[in-house]
Amino acid sequence: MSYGDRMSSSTRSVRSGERRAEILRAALEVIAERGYRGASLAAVAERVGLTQQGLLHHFPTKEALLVAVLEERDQWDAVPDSQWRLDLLGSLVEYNAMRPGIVQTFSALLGESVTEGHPARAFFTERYVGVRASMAQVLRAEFGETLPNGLTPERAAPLLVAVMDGLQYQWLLDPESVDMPQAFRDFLELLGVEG
Amino acid sequence: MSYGDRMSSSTRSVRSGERRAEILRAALEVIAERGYRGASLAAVAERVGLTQQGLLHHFPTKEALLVAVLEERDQWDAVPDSQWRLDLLGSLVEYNAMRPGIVQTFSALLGESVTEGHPARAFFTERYVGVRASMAQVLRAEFGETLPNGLTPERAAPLLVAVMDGLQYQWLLDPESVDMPQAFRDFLELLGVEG
DNA sequence: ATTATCTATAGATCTATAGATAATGC
DNA sequence: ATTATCTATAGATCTATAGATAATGC
Repeated sequence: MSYGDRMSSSTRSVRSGERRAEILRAALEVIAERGYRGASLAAVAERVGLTQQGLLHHFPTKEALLVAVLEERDQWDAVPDSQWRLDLLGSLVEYNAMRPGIVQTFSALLGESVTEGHPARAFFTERYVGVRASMAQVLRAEFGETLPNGLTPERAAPLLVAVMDGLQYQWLLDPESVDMPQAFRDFLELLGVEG
Repeated sequence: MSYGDRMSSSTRSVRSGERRAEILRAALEVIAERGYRGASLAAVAERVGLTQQGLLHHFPTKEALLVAVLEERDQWDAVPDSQWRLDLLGSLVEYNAMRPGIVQTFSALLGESVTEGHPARAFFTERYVGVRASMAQVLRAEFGETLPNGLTPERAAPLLVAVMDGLQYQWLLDPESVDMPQAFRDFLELLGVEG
């Protein structure tokens, strides 16, 4: 096996797979608490009862660990592109309101990712290109070429995504004051979706 | 002068005020590039031709420097609460599209601020309480108790703020693909504002 | 043999304090 | 006298590499 190859999950032992999963869960938590730059490998390692050097056996660098977290927990990957529907989006927001940890991890990473040379920058840039395209497709399936208010699907898509992200920050900072699922449903009504 | 007092700007010399302003500008830049946690005092100091220790003469801790940046550059402070109007918001977004540096600083800080114990967390939490209230007031002045689409000002306000923030992330990551001012005008039309 | 983990450690940082020196303003 | 700045340095970190040791699986 040449340097740089990834072991396929079929050749990696079950034990090792469990360890990897434990580490990813711990990394998710630590990133939620401190961001990527603030998350130390030692803090992640400690949570799974390893030394920092022991952790580096499973993920060769800190950046490799981040990439693995991003790929495993991307909510947009969970639903095939062609199967998104507007009412599913409402459910996703409701579901997110029940898992502040993951929302916080991704919100912290999104914020950091706009800084120069951040290892998650390419991931988010590409993801948003894809998510806007998916959302445009969803809107087109629901409304055709023109939404009730006159917007094209392509112009409404970035707004839909912006509302989801923006509400998450307000909600994370002050969950008592912001009813995220309600606010998102309000936005869907603005778009002309029947409640 | 007891420990912890701030020197008023009238007792601080002009020279010193200039130095402070230089440092704040440099800090704004470095935070935009690396976030708060990633910004070192040495990097800020170098930009103004000081040593890191020299910088600490002007701001006693890294956190004090952050607080000064936040207070000086808060765009919402620039317009008195009672003077906001919907069309001013559109102009603000257009203006922001011409100053990616400041937008990037605040977007990076907002992202970091959701992590635990972040020194900007209280600032953003309180700011959003205030900004939502201002926006509700603006909407009420424009539309009264019910917007054209049936929402109350209080329920539309968090959406307005969310769209502004969310669009900024998409735009910072991929300015070619996202026409931020256009998208925001689209949203204002959704709300029922006459273009 | 391969995999998992550890100890030791290099080499960079980082923030903040202590105390000296130079410049400025009454 | 006060203000601005510097050198020296303490005391914590942090990531990553090297190499030893133990455990696992053919």
